[in-house]
Amino acid sequence: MASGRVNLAAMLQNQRVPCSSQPLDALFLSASSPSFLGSRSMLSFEDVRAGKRPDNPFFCQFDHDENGDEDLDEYFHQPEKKRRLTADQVQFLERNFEVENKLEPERKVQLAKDLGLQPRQVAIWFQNRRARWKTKQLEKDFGALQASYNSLKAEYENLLKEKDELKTEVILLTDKLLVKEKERGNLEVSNTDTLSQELPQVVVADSVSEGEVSKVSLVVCKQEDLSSTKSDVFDSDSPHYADGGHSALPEPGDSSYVFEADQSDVSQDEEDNFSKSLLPPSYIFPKLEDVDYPDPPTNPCSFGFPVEDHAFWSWSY
DNA sequence: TTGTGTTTTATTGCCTCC
DNA sequence: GGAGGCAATAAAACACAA
Repeated sequence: MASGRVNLAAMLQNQRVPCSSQPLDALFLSASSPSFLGSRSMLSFEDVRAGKRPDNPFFCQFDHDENGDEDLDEYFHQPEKKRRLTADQVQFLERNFEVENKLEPERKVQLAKDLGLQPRQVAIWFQNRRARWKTKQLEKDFGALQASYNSLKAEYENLLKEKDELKTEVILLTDKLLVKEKERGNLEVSNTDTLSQELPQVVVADSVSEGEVSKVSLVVCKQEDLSSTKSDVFDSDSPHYADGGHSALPEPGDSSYVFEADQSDVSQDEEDNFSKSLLPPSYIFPKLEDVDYPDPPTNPCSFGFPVEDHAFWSWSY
């Protein structure tokens, strides 16, 4: 690129040419001055700040191994050689960078004076330093984001695991429930004759015909049996839904069908199964991923609905 | 010593702001 | 339009293993 091009201005401006208004004079004075002892004996910039600056700021251009006529001669015969800043200079610049990573013109000039560099060099140093800082910052941000991502991923996987466990538990409990219900259903079938007498008295809403009362009676619970779970809910012929099917329910069109409110998010397919099911919609298990589980019903017969919401019927003992 | 990778210094071109 | 910042890049200086 163009850096190979001879840049006369830069050469003249560059600190490798002594950094004073009179470069050559400064060089010779400094190089031959007894006070010039190389960077090892160079005044620290703390000292510089304390006012112990040498009269001529040219104290930063030669390392300890670079004084002497031979070096000077070599120096001037080199086309344009890059020279690194001394450790002290870099340290000083670093401190200033920490204070403020942008450089106002006055500050630039002052720093250049303090360091014995060209203002342009100070500006370039700050520019490069900002670039390095930005790279580091990006790496840091990347690390933080990666950590955050890993953490979220772990959390997500834990939740998935937990979900699977809950799913298994639900299936297990449902199986138990069905077995229990089946046993109970068999018992009730054998007592069919007395069943109607034992059923609680139900006041059926106007819309429910007398012939449908028996259907309703399958759905309702006896208050004293509430603690025995939802056993009264299920028909003894309810299909096992571990395979994805659902237990039977009264036909939605049937006036005894009292759970319409919860169908909003049930698909048509699910509705079809649903219509054959005795389970209320709250007990239908679509893909668990798609479900927001309602709070557990306080009353096992309410299936998530407040009992008083069902104006169709009420209990009387 | 030398080859190679990394760091540092410096340039260039483009962009934005005043 | 000039000054200054930034990204991309070159190239010297440096570090280090073989």
